[in-house]
Amino acid sequence: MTNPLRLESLEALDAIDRHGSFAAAAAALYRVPSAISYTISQLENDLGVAVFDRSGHRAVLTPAGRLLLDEGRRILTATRELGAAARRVADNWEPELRIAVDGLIPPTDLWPAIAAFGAEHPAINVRLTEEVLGGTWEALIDDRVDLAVGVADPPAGAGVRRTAYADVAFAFCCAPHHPLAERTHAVTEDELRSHRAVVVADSARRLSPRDAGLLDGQPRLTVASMASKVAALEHGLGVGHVPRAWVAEALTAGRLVEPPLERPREAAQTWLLWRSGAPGRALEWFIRRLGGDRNQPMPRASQMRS
Amino acid sequence: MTNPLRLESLEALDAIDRHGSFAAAAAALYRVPSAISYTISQLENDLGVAVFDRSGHRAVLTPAGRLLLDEGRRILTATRELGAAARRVADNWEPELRIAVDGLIPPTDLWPAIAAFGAEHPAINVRLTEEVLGGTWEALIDDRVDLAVGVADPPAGAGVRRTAYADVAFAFCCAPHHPLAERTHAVTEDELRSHRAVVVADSARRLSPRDAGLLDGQPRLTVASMASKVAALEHGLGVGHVPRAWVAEALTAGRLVEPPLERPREAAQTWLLWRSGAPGRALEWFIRRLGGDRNQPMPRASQMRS
DNA sequence: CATACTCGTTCAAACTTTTCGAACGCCTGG
DNA sequence: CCAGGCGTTCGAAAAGTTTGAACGAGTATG
Repeated sequence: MTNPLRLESLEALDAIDRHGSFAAAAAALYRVPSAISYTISQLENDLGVAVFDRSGHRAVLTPAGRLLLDEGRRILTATRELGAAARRVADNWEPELRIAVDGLIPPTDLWPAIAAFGAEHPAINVRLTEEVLGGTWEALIDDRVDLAVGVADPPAGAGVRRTAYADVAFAFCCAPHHPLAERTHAVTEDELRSHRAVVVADSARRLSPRDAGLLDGQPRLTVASMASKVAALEHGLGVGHVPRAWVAEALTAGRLVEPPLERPREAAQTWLLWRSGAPGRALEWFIRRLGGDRNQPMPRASQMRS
Repeated sequence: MTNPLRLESLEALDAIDRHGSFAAAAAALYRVPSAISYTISQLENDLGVAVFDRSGHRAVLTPAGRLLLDEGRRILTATRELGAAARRVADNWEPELRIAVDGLIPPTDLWPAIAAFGAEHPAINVRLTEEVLGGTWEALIDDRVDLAVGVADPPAGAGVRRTAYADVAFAFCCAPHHPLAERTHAVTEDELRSHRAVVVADSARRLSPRDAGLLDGQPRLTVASMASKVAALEHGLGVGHVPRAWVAEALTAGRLVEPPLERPREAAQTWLLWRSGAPGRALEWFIRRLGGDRNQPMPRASQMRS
């Protein structure tokens, strides 16, 4: 059980290096030079190591002293940061907010909100993950994320609250050189079955995966993300429904085309989901920002202070 | 100048969590319960945050307290580790020893020494990089590494010391399906020029690169490492000289063959190199271990202690 | 080559912080 | 209901830190 290292010593070391001399450090710390001498010699005693080489006129750091200075500064900032983080937690701000974006939503949709949040709260980390279908829901109920954005058909589940998010319209796309590209009359479901469908794999780890937009018997190419699906479609590897926002640019640029469909896929209502219980303030911030005024106000958890 | 929290508070917090109660923590720290109470309430005052919820019978951590405990433990171990590291530095042990191994030497050659060192000095990091030709020398004189292993023709240079390392014998190899594979009589240099040579790129960043084992006008395939060169040879992409240790297994397994050469390449003497000046003890350890008794003993730098 | 200045150390005394021990109220389990 | 553990509070004692003055050593400056 040996902890022979005091933060005040590191603080003094830092001040000495920063201001160039024991005397200047003393002034900066509103102390008298002998107090600094005392603190440093105490550090040297605790450690059994010379921190300054006093053979010359001015004290100069030994290699061990340099290590203590450099690493000690990291410890000092970590310590200060921890104090600040504890205050934020007590104030009901999460140290980190974890958000899952469903594949239906282009992650760029969230960037403005994340940028604004970062500007307001630079110390709070945001972790953004991308999930697909059941994976988004699962990440939420497994407590791997605090907020799920853009979930289409949230299963019934206790302990989860929601508010409406965007309506996602789909485009049925293929590459310009795909056999379906030249069609002027509507494609039937039967016809569709003979063309390979590009589908996104459900990212759920635990729950039974759901498959979306898939007709029975249709050959498929399964990819890991919506971005991969768009790329696969552009390369002519198949056909499929894609949220319009993901392909708007590719459609106007002609890299993808939209064959008419007998039964076009309907737009999906998507939701913002979070676990019920006292939400942290960062979560509230995002719910308010992304969900607009549609969600009812929520009582804040009472704060503890000494 | 925010007030950093005190290590004693974190220590107390840790002891309370570890032993389950203020009283038990007090006993563990050879202190009286009221001293622990005092320390914790001081932490709460410094921070302006409740660390324990005292509404129940026994004090229980608040979320902020939990954060302080978890992150505080990291700070405590970092602090202890820093103290130990400073002692080691004062004792002339480097915190990290950086070794560059030349492409001529299979890195596995060093594993026994590194494993032995790790067993003896678990706290000292070893960083192993692989360099080629001039890159090994350059890494040493640029102070990117402390020790260079297996340099073949060290340039004249002040401030570098050396001791003999292994002699490296070369094998001239190609794949079994390569045109040269069936040769029973010696290949001349002229003949050689019509076959693509696989060469390893010099990893020097700054000094003019040297090319080794290359005949003028011979087409080449340049790869980034000796491992890539062996792989390229096995795939029949060309021919080339390889240190025998790199290909012994491939030769006996028949994945590579050795056409006879009119002028076989001579074995190269390789060296262990390090910058002169007071070497750290870890460096000395490796010089002694890898260089054997061939190097003259070296005076140790005098140590400073208070 | 003095002189004045800055540097960092030492020491006892003043001061501050931490620890102690005893007393107390609270809750739990038998 | 009682015994025993928990955590707090308080004044007193102990320990630790800061101070100011004195000192020697080195360095600029005239």
